[in-house]
Amino acid sequence: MNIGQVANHSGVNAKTIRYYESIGLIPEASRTGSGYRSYGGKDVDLLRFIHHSRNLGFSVKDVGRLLDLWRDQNRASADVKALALSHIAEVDRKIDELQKIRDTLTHLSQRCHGDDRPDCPILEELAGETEDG
Amino acid sequence: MNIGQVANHSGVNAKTIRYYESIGLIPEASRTGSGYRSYGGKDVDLLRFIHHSRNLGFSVKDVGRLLDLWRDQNRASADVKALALSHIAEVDRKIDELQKIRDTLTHLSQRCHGDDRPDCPILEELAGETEDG
DNA sequence: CTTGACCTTCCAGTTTCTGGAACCTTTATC
DNA sequence: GATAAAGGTTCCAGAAACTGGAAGGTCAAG
Repeated sequence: MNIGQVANHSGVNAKTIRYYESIGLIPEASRTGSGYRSYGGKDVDLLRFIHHSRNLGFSVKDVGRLLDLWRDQNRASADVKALALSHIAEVDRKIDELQKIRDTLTHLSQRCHGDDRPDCPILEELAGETEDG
Repeated sequence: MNIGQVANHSGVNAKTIRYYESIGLIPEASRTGSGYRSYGGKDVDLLRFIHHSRNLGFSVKDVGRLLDLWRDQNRASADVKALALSHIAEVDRKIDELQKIRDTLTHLSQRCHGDDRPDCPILEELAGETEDG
């Protein structure tokens, strides 16, 4: 399989596959006589795993850790779970932050009449003294 | 005021202030004889506005737009509101995405016994066929 | 033989800063 | 006056995770 094929089957962009190879997330692909990268079914599995992991928001670094665990037949599921829980905590933190932002913005927008007059509580708030949010 | 002072009063890091100047978000500061940047109360207001806007998740580009509106005495509040609403929509989109991720991860983690045995539904899911999420 | 799709490498840009090096100015202290 | 600490200056590089584009080689079809 050429890189385009494996990209189609795995859902990972060809350019991104080369990038993953360059940073060492995936091993270097073997090459054809003319220099084209050559892939097999295992590579599709690997890239699918990566794709799913990235879709769940794991960093590339964490994906590397997950891959190590995946390949390690003697892994402890506790290690995988710890990674997942830590990621959940991070996701929760981001959600909380975004919800606070949304609540503030929604509140301000509701108080802004939004017509052709210039006065606007949103700008007033942004210009205001309050800190720490 | 030197850059350190204005940084303290505005909440924006000195390094970041120089960066904002370099990208044209704020005007170039006047200089003392020896080349130090020199600031006044208006600059503190400006940087506070920027700080608050960034804390609400507006991109630097959008902060620039908000600054333009802030300075424009003939602005229509509708323009400010439109920017805010568009940003809220983006924040909502991100929250939704993160919540989906969290739900999936939580579900998987609950099914992972998390001990020293290797079998783990999290890895199984990541290795699985399913796409599109 | 030509066309077009697909492959190669390498460099640059995106976003928003932040760290660090090398060096200069100011202020306080001895 | 000498010196040291704190704070200022510029410029370069890195972080995260790709993505776009240029310049050029390869392959299959007609």
